[in-house]
Amino acid sequence: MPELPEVETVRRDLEDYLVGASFTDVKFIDFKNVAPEATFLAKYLEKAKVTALRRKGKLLIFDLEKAGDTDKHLLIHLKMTGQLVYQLGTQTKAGGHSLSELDTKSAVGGDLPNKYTHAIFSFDSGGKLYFNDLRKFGYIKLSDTAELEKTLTANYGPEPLEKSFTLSWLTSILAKRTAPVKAVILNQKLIAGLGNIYADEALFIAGINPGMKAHKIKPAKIEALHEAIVRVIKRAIKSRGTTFRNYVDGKGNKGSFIKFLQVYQRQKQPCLQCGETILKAKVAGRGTHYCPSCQK
DNA sequence: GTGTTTGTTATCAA
DNA sequence: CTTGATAACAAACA
Repeated sequence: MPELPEVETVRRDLEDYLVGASFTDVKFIDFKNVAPEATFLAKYLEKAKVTALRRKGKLLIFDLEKAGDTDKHLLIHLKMTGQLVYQLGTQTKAGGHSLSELDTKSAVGGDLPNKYTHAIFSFDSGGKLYFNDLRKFGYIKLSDTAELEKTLTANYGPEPLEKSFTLSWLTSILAKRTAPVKAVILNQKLIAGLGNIYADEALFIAGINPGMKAHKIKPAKIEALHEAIVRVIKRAIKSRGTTFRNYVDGKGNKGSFIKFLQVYQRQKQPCLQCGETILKAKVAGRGTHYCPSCQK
């Protein structure tokens, strides 16, 4: 599940390869979540240059330039099972032979492209970027600047690592809501970037029961939660994300935060803090992991 | 065949 | 208008 730390890791990986490079060829395969229509988008991207690679929450933003037009941006959302894996160009094409096996393998994804590859972006650097998505929930969309800014302000609140994510902000969004605290911190319009894994982890660190009604949380706990969210996101970025099943970084490698997980997918195992058995329940419509003893 | 997995949006109700 | 709850989306797996 690509959440903020995973998408940021991909962004950093791809930034090195793609900024300054231009698309030479784009192919979409068995994929509907493309806008505008696939052949049109593929055509537009040809000869467009990537001038910057940004991220807001879990959304990747490729700033483009084509024939002096700097008003277009390619948005890619990985949703649940999307991957963006870059494969370096091959200068070592010995004597007309086909490419060596290594050339078409990512570190963990196996062959590229594979049956889950739905877009192949080729660049003038010789490299190729593969968009893989087992469940096809992700999307690829071309947007102009005005439309992009509109979506960003309408749908994305402050990120945990931005200055605007203050204690008073967190306090204010919790204060008036009767929904479970987990639902509030998962809401991208209120805090951008948290997903199921880091929401559960942050609530555990803060000692808050995920099902607790948001407005009932005491100031001391809100402060703990604010700190926990920042800490867990920072630590997860350092670990290059969490690979539970599908997630890989921009080079096809796994993230290593799994070794720091304290509750996520640890149901029926002892709490690392108190020894009590970790439970799993449905909160805010999501599988939710927590320690009934440490999280009140 | 059933339930589960989850990021986001649509839909509906209050 | 806001909030909250729930289903839907696609595909795989147990």
